[in-house]
Amino acid sequence: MTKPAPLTIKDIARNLGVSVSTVSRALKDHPDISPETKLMIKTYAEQVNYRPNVLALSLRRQKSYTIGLIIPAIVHHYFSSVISGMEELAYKEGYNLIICQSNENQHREAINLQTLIDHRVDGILVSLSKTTQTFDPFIEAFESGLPIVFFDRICPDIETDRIVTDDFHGGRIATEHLLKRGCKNILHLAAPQHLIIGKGRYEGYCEALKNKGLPIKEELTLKCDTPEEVMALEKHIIDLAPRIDGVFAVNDSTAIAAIQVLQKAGFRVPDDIAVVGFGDGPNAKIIHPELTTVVQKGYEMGRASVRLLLQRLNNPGAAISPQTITFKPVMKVRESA
Amino acid sequence: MTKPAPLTIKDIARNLGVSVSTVSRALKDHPDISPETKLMIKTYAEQVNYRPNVLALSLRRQKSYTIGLIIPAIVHHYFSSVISGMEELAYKEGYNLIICQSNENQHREAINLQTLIDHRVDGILVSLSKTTQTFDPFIEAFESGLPIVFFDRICPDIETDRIVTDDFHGGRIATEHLLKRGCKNILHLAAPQHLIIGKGRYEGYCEALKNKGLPIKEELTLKCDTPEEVMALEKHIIDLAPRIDGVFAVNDSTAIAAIQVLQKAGFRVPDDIAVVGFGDGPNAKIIHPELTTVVQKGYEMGRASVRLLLQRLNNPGAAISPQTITFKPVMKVRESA
DNA sequence: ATGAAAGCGCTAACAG
DNA sequence: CTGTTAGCGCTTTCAT
Repeated sequence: MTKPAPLTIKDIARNLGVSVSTVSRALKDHPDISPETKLMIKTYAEQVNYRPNVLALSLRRQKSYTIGLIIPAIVHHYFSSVISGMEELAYKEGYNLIICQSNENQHREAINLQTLIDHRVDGILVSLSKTTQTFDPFIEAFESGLPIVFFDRICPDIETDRIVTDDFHGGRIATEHLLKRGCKNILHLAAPQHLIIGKGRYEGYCEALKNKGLPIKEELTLKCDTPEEVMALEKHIIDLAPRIDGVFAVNDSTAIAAIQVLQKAGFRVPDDIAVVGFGDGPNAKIIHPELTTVVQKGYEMGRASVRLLLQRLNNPGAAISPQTITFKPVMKVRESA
Repeated sequence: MTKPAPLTIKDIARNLGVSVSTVSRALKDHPDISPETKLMIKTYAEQVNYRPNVLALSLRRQKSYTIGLIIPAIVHHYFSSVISGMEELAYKEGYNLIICQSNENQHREAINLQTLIDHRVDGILVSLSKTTQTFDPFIEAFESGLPIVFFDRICPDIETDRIVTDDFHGGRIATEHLLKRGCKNILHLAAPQHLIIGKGRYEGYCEALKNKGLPIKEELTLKCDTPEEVMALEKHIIDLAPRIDGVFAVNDSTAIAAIQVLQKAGFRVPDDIAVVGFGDGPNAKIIHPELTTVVQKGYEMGRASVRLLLQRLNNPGAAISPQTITFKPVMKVRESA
């Protein structure tokens, strides 16, 4: 029941009476090896189910064929879709994924980064934690040559590859949709403004109002981006409710929590107050009324992140200039607005 | 911009004019090294930000401090909670997680397993894909000494550590809850019966009926365990609806889809037909009426899986007999039943 | 066409 | 107290 040492190239060599180098070469079809020995070695390796030790290979090649991922939380539909897309493509390309959760904690995130570096990952994918305000560890890693692609919650201070949603556009079309319905007083439930995505969506919201000639009332933007915060701000939101006719929430779960709070207080959605979210996860179709929302393509963004990273890994030293791929979101109109 | 070789123990040795072994020992506080050299080496290492190469360590120690995970799909709240719990504990114990998705595909699952073995993971955590009917690769790996813990969708043919929900009990309390409400004709939306969890929940359902002296009508059990299947069976379910007064679905999303289908057809939930789910993810609180369901603790099960695995990894060769940890689920009564 | 030997970064038995 | 050496599993010159 103790794990027996898996057999190595050396074992094969000994058992077959050849040298290790011959085995190594035969296994990778090196032209120098005679067809007969090749056949012999290959069939034997097959028969004993030989498997190369990836660790040794990585050490030797100075390349691990693994990609590191730092993500704020796995248990969010958006993020889990992203991971799913990443895993899928990475797998197809012969890479593996080491996943670390920052839990929205800057310190933890820095440790995650170090862990991945220690594991000599070939590159990393990261979406920044909400609390991250200083980027030194990432800057350092990047400058020392580690390929990094940021996705969704990117780092403005580093010129890396990036995969983003056009949050400005998203915030804008969401707000415009509300405006087109006739809304005049739109509450924005916003993410922290040091997050690029929070800022982008907020500014899109402002832009739409401005274009329509409407004032941007400061009291109509609340820092509130989780269902928990909605609950915490419930009273405040209800107080505001009589004076508003629309809500644009920075994500679906916040939008849904807002709908529930409003409904409980007797407001009708969308008749009294229309609500639009951001994300379009499965929850959007479960809430009643079904949620009108901005579609964010997690799975595709995950794939794109890996694609961008692989492009660099497969062309080492190619000095490709940093790319940003922007996903232009569209509205999914359902019932809530 | 090309990645410079990270510096090694050898570099330090050269720069400091000592031997590599001295550096190695100093860094790990070996008693043999004089305090002065220790200090010198440590401060220098600190200063140049030396980081040991985990790959080399793994190769040397024949231990990788990484755990492999094979999971049917990341994008399911239950599974992502499990992953989250696993990652959390593994991280705390100095292990990393390599995650593979089987996508409910037996072939892919076998390849995942091989990949993880190739990476010399210290142990693996797996929840079987729905399509898996033969367990040979797992049996082989297990017999060759690889520590495996199955969770949720376990393998009946291998005597490993297991983390499970008491599905029989879950199915039973769900059904009993319906019975207590006065339901007499309960439709069961079931998972495939070759899945232990599907069978357990079904048998719990039967047990509850039997105890109550009610007949088990074959036509009231449908193989249907996803929202998509609910849609596919919509007509059939509607046909059945007038003759039933309760539904027990094998998971929340199926229960929710059933509620939506029933409501659309004009049936009132729970008045005409009461519905109970299984899982208790966030969706349960979004559907109206809120879902009464069986609580399944993903995060805790994830932690428990890692705990069980670590127990083995930390006591190599200890011949601990296989353990099964069963999570006894409880009802969460809300509005739908 | 094959083998010997060095080395990827690290540790540990063995020698001083 | 410190250094030399071998070796984890593999690839790759360099010989032959």
